[in-house]
Amino acid sequence: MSGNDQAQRVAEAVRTVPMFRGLAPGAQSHIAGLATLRDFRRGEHLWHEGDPPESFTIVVRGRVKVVKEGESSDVIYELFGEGEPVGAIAVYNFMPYPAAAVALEPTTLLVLPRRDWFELLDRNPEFARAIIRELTRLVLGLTRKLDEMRGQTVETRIAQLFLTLAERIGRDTKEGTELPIQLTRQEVADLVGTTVESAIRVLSRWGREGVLLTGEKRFVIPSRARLRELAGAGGESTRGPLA
Amino acid sequence: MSGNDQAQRVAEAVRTVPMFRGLAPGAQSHIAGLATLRDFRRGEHLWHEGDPPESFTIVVRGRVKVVKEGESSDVIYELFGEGEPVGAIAVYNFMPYPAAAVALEPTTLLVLPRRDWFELLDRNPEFARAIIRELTRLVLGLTRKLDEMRGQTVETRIAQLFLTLAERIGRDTKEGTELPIQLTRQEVADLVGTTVESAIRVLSRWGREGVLLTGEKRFVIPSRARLRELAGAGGESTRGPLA
DNA sequence: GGTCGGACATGATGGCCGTCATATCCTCGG
DNA sequence: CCGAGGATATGACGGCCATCATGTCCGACC
Repeated sequence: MSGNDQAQRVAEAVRTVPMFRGLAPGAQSHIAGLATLRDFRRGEHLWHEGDPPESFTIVVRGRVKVVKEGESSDVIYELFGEGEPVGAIAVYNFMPYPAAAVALEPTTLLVLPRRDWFELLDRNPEFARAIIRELTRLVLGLTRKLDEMRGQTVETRIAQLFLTLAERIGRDTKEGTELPIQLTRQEVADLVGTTVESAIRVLSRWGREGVLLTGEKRFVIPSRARLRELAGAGGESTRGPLA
Repeated sequence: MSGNDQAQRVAEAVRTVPMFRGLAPGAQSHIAGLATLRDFRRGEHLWHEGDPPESFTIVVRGRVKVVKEGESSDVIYELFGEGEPVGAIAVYNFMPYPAAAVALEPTTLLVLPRRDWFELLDRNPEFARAIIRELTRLVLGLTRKLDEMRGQTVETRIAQLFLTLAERIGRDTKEGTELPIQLTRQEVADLVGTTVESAIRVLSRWGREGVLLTGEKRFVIPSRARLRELAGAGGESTRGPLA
């Protein structure tokens, strides 16, 4: 609980964040002097839609969903993992957060007050480039999500979701590809734009058929090729036998 | 046809682009010396998916759709109008264009070679800010589109599309709100993620009911309030009268 | 230990809409 | 002047999936 421990944790966090990794040690400790850490439990809100963004924030531990919470259903826009800045758009434009952020796991956030962040931005042009890179990633992720949500059947969309997750956070084990992420069926539904029941139907069938296994805080994909078939053959119009 | 005329047209274009408007006249004419103009007819491709981005481009006349062209159907990601940079992401990261761009109307493009553009970026930090602003606009537009595509009925989504268009490019006339944009039913379908037939069914019914009129290269919305009703009441569970 | 809430699961039903087929109108080119 | 192609339009049919209902399991909390 000593301030020293805290300071060391912050310094450690700053060192490991990709965005700051290339900086000189002096610059790093300067940033560490301005930043703080905040911890969240699973399910806890980092912020709500409409909140004013007081700080620039980076995920240093855990995972976060950015979610538009509707009265009857939610939409998950994007998932953020370790090392990624979250909510960058709102902070930069000083606009109310357009969506809420919720911790999917026990999560630690590196928090840099808005004012300090803008001073750093002025002094280090490469930070602007980091922001542009981050926004690029966002745009590409969203366009891919648009592709996925269109037309296709629910099964296809869920297959594509897990293939994407496999690429981003999958680890190969002897059972197959392991996804160390905790997602409820509701969250899977929100990610592909369907209802809980439909998500459940697909996932429980896949469990029986051995396509995708749900475990404690993880999923396992025995055969990615199998998933890829399901992802490809979705709503494709029964193309004539000769077409 | 004289080079002088060309040079004057370019200079004029540079002056009118929002991004360059704040610059000193000297800087503007410097840019004008590096840039060129290219004209496109309706339906012509500005580029195809996968092309390498050789230049930074801004729409100075007309309108452009950015579209993912699938074998069986297309998805329109975004529309770009006068003054807006198009394809900024691909140029900045020097990645192949992730989608094609097609002129919706006779269109003129201000073209700045990649190399020159990056030199300008290095010298003018405010250009980086302009890019960030543009990407922010993109992200917000895409998230809104995700909202719209989810769940709702086709009629609801088309209503939301035209409300959005009304905000962005609508002009009030005595007949109602006029949208000076030429869109085929196919393009409307691609914008909201449905089929031509469904789009036609909705639009022709709206024509009969006087909700939205299709004219020569334009649409007319007699009553926006009427459209707003249709946009709100889509798949929504009966929201109480007081909510 | 009992209760309450949340996550997971499964069946029945109805409607939206994607697909296919057909028809009209208009433009363009030979 | 006629045929081809494209945009618009309308009807029939069928399947996916949202909705509603019901039930089980399990951990949390008193």
